[in-house]
Amino acid sequence: MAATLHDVARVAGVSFKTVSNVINNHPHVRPVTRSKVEAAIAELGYRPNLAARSLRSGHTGAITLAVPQLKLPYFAELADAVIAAAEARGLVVLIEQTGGNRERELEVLSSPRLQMSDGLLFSPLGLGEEDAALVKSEVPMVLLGERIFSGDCDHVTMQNVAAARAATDHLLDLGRNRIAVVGAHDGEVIGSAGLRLRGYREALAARGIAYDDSIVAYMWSWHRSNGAAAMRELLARGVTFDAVFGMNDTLAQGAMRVLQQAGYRVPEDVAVIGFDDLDETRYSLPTLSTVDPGRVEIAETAIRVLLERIMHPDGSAPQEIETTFKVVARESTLGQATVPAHPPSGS
Amino acid sequence: MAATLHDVARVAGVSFKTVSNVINNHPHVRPVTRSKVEAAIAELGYRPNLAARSLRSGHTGAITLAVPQLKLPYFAELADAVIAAAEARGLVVLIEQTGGNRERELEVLSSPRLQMSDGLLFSPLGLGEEDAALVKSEVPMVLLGERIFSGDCDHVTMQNVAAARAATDHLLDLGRNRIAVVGAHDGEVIGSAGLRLRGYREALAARGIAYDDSIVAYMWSWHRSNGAAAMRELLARGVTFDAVFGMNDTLAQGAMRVLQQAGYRVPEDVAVIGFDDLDETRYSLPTLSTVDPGRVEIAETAIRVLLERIMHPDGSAPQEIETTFKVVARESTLGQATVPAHPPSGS
DNA sequence: TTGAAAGCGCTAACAC
DNA sequence: GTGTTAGCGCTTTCAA
Repeated sequence: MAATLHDVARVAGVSFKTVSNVINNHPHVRPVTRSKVEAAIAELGYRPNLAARSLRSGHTGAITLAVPQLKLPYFAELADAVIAAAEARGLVVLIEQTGGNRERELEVLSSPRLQMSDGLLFSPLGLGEEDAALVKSEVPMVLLGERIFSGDCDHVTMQNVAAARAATDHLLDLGRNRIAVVGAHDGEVIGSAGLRLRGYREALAARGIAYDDSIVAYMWSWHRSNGAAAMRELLARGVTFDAVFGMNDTLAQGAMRVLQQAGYRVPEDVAVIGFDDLDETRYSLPTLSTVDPGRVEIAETAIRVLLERIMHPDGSAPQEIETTFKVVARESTLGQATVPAHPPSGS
Repeated sequence: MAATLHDVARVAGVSFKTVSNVINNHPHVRPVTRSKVEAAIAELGYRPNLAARSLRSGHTGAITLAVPQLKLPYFAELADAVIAAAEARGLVVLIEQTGGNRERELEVLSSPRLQMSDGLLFSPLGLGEEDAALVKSEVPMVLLGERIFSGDCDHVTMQNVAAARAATDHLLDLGRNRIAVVGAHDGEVIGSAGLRLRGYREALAARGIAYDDSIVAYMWSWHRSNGAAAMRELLARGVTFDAVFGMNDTLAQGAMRVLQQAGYRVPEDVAVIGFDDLDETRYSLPTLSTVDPGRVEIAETAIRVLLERIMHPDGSAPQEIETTFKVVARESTLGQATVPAHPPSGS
């Protein structure tokens, strides 16, 4: 059995409250007493019991992060950033996967397991604006992402419209003005796809370029294969374009691969830009230009806001926070690295 | 304030122990009493307090998973599988990132936060065989991965040697016998790289093919860029090969991209196989042949073994468990899908 | 089949 | 400065 406060107190020859004072850095403890207690703690290898502390204090030192799936690179990197930000404040992160499924998302919101944490970082995918009223939890919550904007809780999101507009501007600045889009969601207004498409259209409009729906590829899933399929389809249709805006990096990579496979040079024939700044975009060939939507900032801000809310549940009104983004121009728009031409002469 | 057992008892007109009995499905409760209690629970929206329950029962219903970084695709997919397997048994997963750093890994092993969970799934990267004695924790632990084999705790690992041998055999069966390796670690004997290289050598030896160190690319980091760089280097050296075995999928993808960029057809000129069966291998062009090392099985087995250890801390002797693997042959070795040749005629 | 009582290890008033 | 005293909400003997 592990040592308790009482054991330490007995060994140190003080009352167990004094031990508690030492542990919690209470000011009024005589140095002599303190060191006696510390010696006893070391001797017994005492560790405070976290369950007891939670029961008493009402908080756990953990937060929950609910995301669709960790195997989707965007969410893996988001989780990575959230865990790092939480760790910096001494919090552990408990992860729930919803599969982007509406039912599971609602389930997580009312799960008793939320009690194991002091607050929730919730990134819905199945739930939408129409479900805003259902998005309530027994612990303080910060909403992430672009599915729900009208909830009455704190919300941290990226500047989808402005960032997409900047990405489009980057292509336009390079002299491309037939910019295909890969990954639009038909009829969506809010949500990543809807907002990003809006940014794209704004950029075109600002330069007096007509929007051409024939170079916009619609789809409902954002896997790499969808980007590839969409590009095959665009090529098959014989439409004209000199650039591609992938609504996320994965789509852009898929589209880029098909372009290259079909014999087009990136960026000489077709420039490609993505969205998300996933780690892998740094390593593709050519490296992928993209938009860094401020993922680390999202994580840090979300944690900060959540902690404030945990400490002051009835503090200020819910905030809507947008992170800063930046266009990351790499080889897929600016020009690519050269590759040695020696033949392997095998086979 | 949330309702407690006492509140429920008062409303139901029974003692609070009876309520506890109902909640824990104790057998001897009269149906009438049970439904009265259930009504009261529903009326008050009662949720058992998990902290109190942990304090009393000594277990938390959570487990900790410690991995290097979630932004590394392999660990993201491992975490995904672990969370899914844990969820199926009603457990939550708490994630610690070690950065693959030896100090941080030791820190996690002795972290008080481990107490928030009933057990640890530990995937070290910085610690090695020589540290086996340090790998101890206050909670039951299952070791994952190929860094440490001599610890005295349960260990779940993939069949690195056999799987690498099978991957090599797959290439040999296709008539390739100049198989370059990307990702060897110089001098490593155990560890993923060391073991997989051994499998490769065994496969060659079994067919009487001499091992040629000049087509083995060494490196210490396994990012996509390293695979690309290694392939550039191999091409620049002008060595002869007709296939590539990437020690993991990321390396293989990087190498494959450089090959294609340099004008080689995959698999016609050079066949490529990876290792890990990451999700993305299904979506590359061509799709990447690889080895499924049994990630889902690793996750499920690890959880099962950990739970056994939690329930019977002094049960049987520590087990060493290897999962089943299988070669997943895709286009990068068998032949690739065709791509429409219509020109975008842009720019 | 149900109830009473004890106590898990800790924090926080409040007294000394 | 240090000690005493109550609980936090639950599970678990044990008795009725």
